[in-house]
This record gives sequence, C-alpha cells and structure tokens, in this order.
Amino acid sequence: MNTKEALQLLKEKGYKYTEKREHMIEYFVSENRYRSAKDLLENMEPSYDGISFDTIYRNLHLFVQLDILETTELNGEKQFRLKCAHSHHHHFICKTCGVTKEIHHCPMEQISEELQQFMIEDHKFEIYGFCPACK
Amino acid sequence: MNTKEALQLLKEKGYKYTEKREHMIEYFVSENRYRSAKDLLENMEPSYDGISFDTIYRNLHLFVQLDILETTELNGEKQFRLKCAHSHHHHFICKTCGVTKEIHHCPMEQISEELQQFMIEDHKFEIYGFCPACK
DNA sequence: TTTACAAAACGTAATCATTACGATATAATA
DNA sequence: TATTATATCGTAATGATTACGTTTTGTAAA
Repeated sequence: MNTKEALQLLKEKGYKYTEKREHMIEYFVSENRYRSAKDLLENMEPSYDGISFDTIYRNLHLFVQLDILETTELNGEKQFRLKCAHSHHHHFICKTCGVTKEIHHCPMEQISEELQQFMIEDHKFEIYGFCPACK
Repeated sequence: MNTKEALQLLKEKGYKYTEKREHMIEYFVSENRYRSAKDLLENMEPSYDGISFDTIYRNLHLFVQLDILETTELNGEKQFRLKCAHSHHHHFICKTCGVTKEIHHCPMEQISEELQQFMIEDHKFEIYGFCPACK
C-alpha cells in the first residue's frame, strides 16, 4: 500500500480528497511503524494549525475500515500503522519506537481441534520487546 | 490459586488483611473468567456502600503485581482474572462473557531464530470469539 | 488494652484517550 | 457558478483510570 493506492481507494469508495488525508497517509507511509493518534496530531499541527481531534480520529477509523491502516493496542493507547498488503502474518513490535518485524508463523494452524465448540472470530499474536536500534 | 493462598501471600508480603480484599479475591475465585474494574465495583457496591475507585484499582494492581491476578486489555478496558497457576499457556476469550479456555500451544517455541537481533520481553497470543453458551 | 503508626480506604478531583456535535468550510459535480 | 453532501473546526462530553489530602483501621509494640 502506497499513498497513490490509498488515495485511489478513497476516491473509489466515494470519499473526498483533502490535503489533510493525503498528509496523514504520507505520514504512515514514511513512518512504516506503529504510531498513536497523538503522534499523528503532533506531526500535523505545524502544517495545519488548529486541526481538530475529530479530523484525526475520524480519518484514522476510516482508514482502518478501508484496510489502509491496521491497528493494535499498547498500554491503553491505540496504535496505527500502514497495512501490510501481503499474506497473513504477525508482528514483533518494539516497545520504544513502534518498529515492527513480520513473523511468518501463525499459531492458528495448529489449534483448530482444540476449539471445536467455540466460534472463533479473531486472534492476536504479538511479540513485544526492543529492536536492535533501541535495545 | 484459591482465596486462602492469596490471603496468605498478602500476609507474607506484609500487606494488611481487610474484608474488602478478601471479598475481591473471592469474587475472582468464584467468577473464574475475565472481569473489568467496573464489574468488580458493581459486585462490591451493595456490600460496601461508597467504596472508592482508589480501593478497587489499587488492589487490582497490587494483586497483579503479586501474581494473584492476570490481566489483558479488551477494547480499551483492562480485564482481570485469577491467575492460572499451572504451566505456561494462552487463552481463548469469549467476547460476551469473558470466559476463557486454555490453549496448550505456545507459538514462541518455533520462532527464536527469526528474532536473533531483537530483545524479546513478552508476547501475547489470544483467540477471541464466542463460547458455546454465548454463540 | 491502650497507643502509635503505617497502611488502607474514602471522597472527590484531575488526567488522558477518545468520542460527539452544532456550526462552518470545502470538494465534487450538476 | 450553484448546490449539496462531506469534511473540518472548536470545543464539550464521556469513560476509564489515576491522584491526593483527609480520615479510618489493622497491626504490633508498650
């Protein structure tokens, strides 16, 4: 997913182009790691004085809904990153800087029969620690 | 972990016995599933009129610290349950009632070499859905 | 037993992330 | 260019959690 594809997707779905939306997407493209709403706000404020919480959160949720961003939760704060386009995988996440590394092993493959009676909707496998730069 | 063991542990570590603490522990023993601070508060209020947030949260955190409770986060709300005493495992968690089922497969066993350069501190593997009673 | 004191609890306010909303501005398109 | 639905602003509300000065209470020493 790059900026152009994301903007194209917005257009297809009937959402309007705005400079702020482009800026938001570019932010996540260039960061390529988990960032919070606050991080995004701080990045936008110098360029867009008085930008509203509403704009930040409404668009973050829109982008998640359109599969432009993916989201996780780290000690009480939602974190967002550009959606990894390719096949299903999980992440190592650096607790300091939010950098991720893909883990190409999904534990769900081995546990279907343990949960016969249960309706599985979702799963989360994340590894937390420090990346080479932060450790 | 049962009520007696938990109270013993508090005593050993120099924490005082209070009726409220016993009540809190008994609540989690009898529930045996993930419950929120609010759930606990609602359970305590009839017996202890005017019980404070401070008491609820301070003790929840104390119990987590002493390994009496374990904790996870479900859409922005911390959830607590009695610590499962036995060997390392993960959980299926029912989104409706918080009931859990142990998963005896840990994905960490198979991925050490993928993360040579990274300092691993923690991991989370949880499956979400609906239990037989709630689905 | 009283007394002394640290720990616990109360009552309530503050904080932090997030959501909500009426008023205004703006992108799309007729 | 005029119209209209969508986006944004400005700010208040919400909900979970944390903080704190004051009061109460377990505990253990006198």
